Amino acid sequence: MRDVAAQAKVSLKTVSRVVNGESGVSPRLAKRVLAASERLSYRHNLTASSLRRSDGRSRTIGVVIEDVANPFASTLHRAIEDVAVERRVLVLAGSSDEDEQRERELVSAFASRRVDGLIIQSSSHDHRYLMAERKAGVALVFVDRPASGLDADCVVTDNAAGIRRAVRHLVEHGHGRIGYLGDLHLIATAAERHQGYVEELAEQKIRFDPALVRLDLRGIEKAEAAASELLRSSRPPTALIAGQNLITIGAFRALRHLNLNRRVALVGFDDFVLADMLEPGITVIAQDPAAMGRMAAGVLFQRIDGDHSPAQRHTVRTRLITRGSGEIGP
Amino acid sequence: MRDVAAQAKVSLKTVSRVVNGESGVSPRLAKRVLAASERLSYRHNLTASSLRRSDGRSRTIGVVIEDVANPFASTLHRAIEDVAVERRVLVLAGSSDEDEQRERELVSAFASRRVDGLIIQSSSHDHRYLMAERKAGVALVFVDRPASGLDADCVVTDNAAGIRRAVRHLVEHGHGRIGYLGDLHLIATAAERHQGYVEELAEQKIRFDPALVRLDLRGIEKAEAAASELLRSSRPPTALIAGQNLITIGAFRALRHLNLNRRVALVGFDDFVLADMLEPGITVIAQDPAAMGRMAAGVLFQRIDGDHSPAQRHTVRTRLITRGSGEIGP
DNA sequence: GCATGGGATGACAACGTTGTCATGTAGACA
DNA sequence: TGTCTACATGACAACGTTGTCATCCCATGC
Repeated sequence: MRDVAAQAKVSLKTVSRVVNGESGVSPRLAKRVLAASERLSYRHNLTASSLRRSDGRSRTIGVVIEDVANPFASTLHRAIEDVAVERRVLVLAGSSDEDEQRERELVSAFASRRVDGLIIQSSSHDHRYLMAERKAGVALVFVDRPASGLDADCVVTDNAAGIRRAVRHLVEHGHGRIGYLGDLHLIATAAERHQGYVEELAEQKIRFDPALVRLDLRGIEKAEAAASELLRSSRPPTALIAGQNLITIGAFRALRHLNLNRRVALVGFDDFVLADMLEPGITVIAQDPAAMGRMAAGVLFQRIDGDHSPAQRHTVRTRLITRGSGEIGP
Repeated sequence: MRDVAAQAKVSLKTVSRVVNGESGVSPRLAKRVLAASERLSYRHNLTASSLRRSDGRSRTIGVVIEDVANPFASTLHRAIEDVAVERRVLVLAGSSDEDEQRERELVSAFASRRVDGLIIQSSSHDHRYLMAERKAGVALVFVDRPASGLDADCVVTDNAAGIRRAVRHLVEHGHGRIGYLGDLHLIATAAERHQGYVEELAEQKIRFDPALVRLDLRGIEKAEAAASELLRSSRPPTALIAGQNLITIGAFRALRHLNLNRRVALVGFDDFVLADMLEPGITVIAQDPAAMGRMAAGVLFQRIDGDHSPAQRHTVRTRLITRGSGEIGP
């Protein structure tokens, strides 16, 4: 910047004014400055700028998601990015891999870079560690899973209602032995979904049978193994509910390998590409990760802009999409 | 930091030393400093630090990919992140949407934040605009698509060889009328793949028939429409090659809707989840995006660490995975 | 002609940190 | 005891920018 000022024969401050598009610079000088910065291929240093600026904004936000390569999470990420782009804000993204320690490291790394806000799909169960960041002025929004021990905005799916809908759907098709395959029970959403299953069974006056439930399944392989085992048991379920998209895929693999894909019903939580192209198509309770991401980003930027109203919980609805697998009778 | 120094009754510099783990601080003082920063919940400001530091490193890199939510691109992203994490470097990611303008904006935004390096899956055809960044000391690695007009490292798939393998595979199964569905021809990789198709046809002494080729297909819907149209023509192909994963999915949809999925052969470029669960399973030329990401990040960090050896082109092999759809006869 | 006002411009300090160098202190050795 | 060495510590400037305030210049109104 100093070099540009020298070339244009103006003061540093004038260059700063031009770079920031402030008013009060004569067109003649502005032109000279622009020409000089072009010649010297000057690039504004935003880190120095945000260090000095009174509002201290870095025009950067941090996103902590389970895995940037996971379809649900990356759709969230993309939706957040789309909102951020409009505000000329950049997104730092990191994968927590459902590891509490890793989540904290990411938050800490983001905080060191003075992000203006954080959107977190959290793996932790106690978010008090974020109070310091909050106090330091970092806006905070939880997505997919609510905060605990901390009063913060969150954007979540109505997990229990979604799974209850799945149970009802299967009951309407005559099922009484409905198996359940769930993700790590430590994950809040996984627990809510399992809870929905239990509650709706009660509502439907169906006896809860723990032998039909497998929890803590992480990834396609584990889900496939658990589903296989369940289906090969002496009294197998006539229908399965999968509590997460990779689990749905694993369950379908198991059904296929046992040649049961047209015999045993399957309803998955969370939609996925090609679900309609399998045989039969997979009936799912679809979430709307893009809507969640957009909403989370919207709320975050409102907070960054100084909205101090009480924290809110925003719930995004699920939608039942019937494609065949959920309409198989017992 | 000043407050910490005051609390611990030491100078700013001593706090700096402790924070950076420099030697030459007595354990007694270090303890006092640590205690004080804990009490005040002090957070090191990395932006100020990298501003002052002689090496100017921000411990941040930028990644420009087609779409953070695209499976290929997000796998790249994740692999890059894994390498970066080990070096305590954070990743800024952005989606270019195959838009040259957007790519430049992202690069510019990253440069303003003084990233140490950039990994770019480029949508542009002239990368001379990056010379300024390069001269400013930003390391540069191209991934998936090579640089042009600029001598820079790149990590690419052997696209032509992969498609030629697909053509040979279909010829070995008796096909002579092989259709080709390609992505935007402007994308360098798409052009290479199409080129591979043309070359291998010549090699196999099969007359090239432009009526069997559809290019510039973007996304599942367009690919599906083009495949449908091709299959319904008066002299349809007996086999299809799809030049990209979404195109493969679109082509399969078309086959399914026309009930030709067990009659017309299909080989896709780039693997995707559930390809083995379709009926028939989809034979693909698989790329290895994780390996590409790891390699690109490895090369980038070598450059950041001061490696000035000549730029290299790293080629990652493809692999033919047979699953049924490519083994259907004419 | 002179005071007044307003817009353009620049000098200077400060943001939070680290590199450089000077200073202080204690122990080793002659 | 005096000198030297080695190590611990701190004072100060500087990184690239922007906020504050002073200054300058010219037009306007009386």
